[in-house]
Amino acid sequence: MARPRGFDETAVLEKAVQCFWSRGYEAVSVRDLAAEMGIKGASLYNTFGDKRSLYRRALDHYVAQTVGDRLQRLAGAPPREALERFYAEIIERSLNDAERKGCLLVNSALEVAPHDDEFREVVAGVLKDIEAFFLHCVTAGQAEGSITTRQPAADLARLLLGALMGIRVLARTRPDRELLEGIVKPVFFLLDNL
Amino acid sequence: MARPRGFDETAVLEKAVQCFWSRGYEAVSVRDLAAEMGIKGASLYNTFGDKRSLYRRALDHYVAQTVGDRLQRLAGAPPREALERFYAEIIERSLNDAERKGCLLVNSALEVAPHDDEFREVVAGVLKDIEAFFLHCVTAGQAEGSITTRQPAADLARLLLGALMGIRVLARTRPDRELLEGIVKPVFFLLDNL
DNA sequence: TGAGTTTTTTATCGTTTGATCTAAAATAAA
DNA sequence: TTTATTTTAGATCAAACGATAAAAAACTCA
Repeated sequence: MARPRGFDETAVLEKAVQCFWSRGYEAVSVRDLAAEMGIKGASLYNTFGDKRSLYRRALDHYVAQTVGDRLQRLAGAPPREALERFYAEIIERSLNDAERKGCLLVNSALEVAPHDDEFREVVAGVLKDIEAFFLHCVTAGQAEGSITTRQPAADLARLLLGALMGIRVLARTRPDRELLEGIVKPVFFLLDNL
Repeated sequence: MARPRGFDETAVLEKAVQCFWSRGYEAVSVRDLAAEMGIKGASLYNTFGDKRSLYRRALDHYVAQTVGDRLQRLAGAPPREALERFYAEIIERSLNDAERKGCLLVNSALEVAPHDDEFREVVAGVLKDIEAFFLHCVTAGQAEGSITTRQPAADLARLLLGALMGIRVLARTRPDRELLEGIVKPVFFLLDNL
């Protein structure tokens, strides 16, 4: 009935993710985005709306692909092992991040969320999902005896979330294995010593 | 010999700090800065150079006033108490931060440092100063028996730095006392249980 | 093939950006 | 007062910004 799209919406959205991820929201122009996505500005606006809407789409896509996927993959593993693999993945990702892009979710939490209620809710929701995953792991680990019960599960989950954010921040300025693993080691020492 | 300044350089620099702190580097224009600082654009360029140089001055000023001051104040206190007061201050600051500005150093670590070698070195240096402060506290605490020796002092210092970054990030999206104190509680539980 | 619909292309809109220039204003030393 | 020097104020620069308008192109269905 009409002319079809000349591009794959998901494919160009993933290019937009790369742009926002490596350079932030404000520092990237719509022209940069269109060029990197391989489409014209009008197609961008026609397909994704304005810059902010595109950023929202990019963040949602990133979260689903990166965060959501990780939580799903590790949800089935034994709780103590799931936590260890989670952090191992994050550290390898951070150390292999030559562009120092960090995590788009964390970047949004600092650049966009504080000034934009909609994004604040989105980011806060994802952070709560991660915290809930940690809480599930800790609770299950405590039940099976693989994680200490000397601290409340809720607080251990909060610690795990805080340490995760800390690693993500520090890695962008000091991508050093000793530093990142040095954060994780005492955390697991605490989890292990009932 | 010549016309004197019509403004106090430090006073207007502090206005610039507020601008960059609350809105970031990219989102603030030179016109915004000049208006908020109460000077004209030409005076801004004449006194501080370009936007990036002004940001550097603002960051240095913030670090000296905020981070440097805190480290100096707490350097004399008993080590275990110094750590407790450090975190108590950070949490109160984060919870009273109605604008959700967070910490300018952390903001720089994510927005500017990853793309700018000079700023990366500056930020990394300050982070290392904070880590050194933590290391000093932990080492002294271990020596006097107030902090556990079951983990290396260097790793405990890294954990303290990571948790600090985590609190600073999370507070900007979820400024919730339970969350922030929930991160700190297990950390001090670990420090206390030799 | 032709009618109808959507996408693409191209050009452009008015604003804002970082930064500079000129000239007026203000001071201290001569 | 004059002279030398600096800071102001205001205008302005080219470039880049986010976003749109109009028309050409490409497709599906009748």
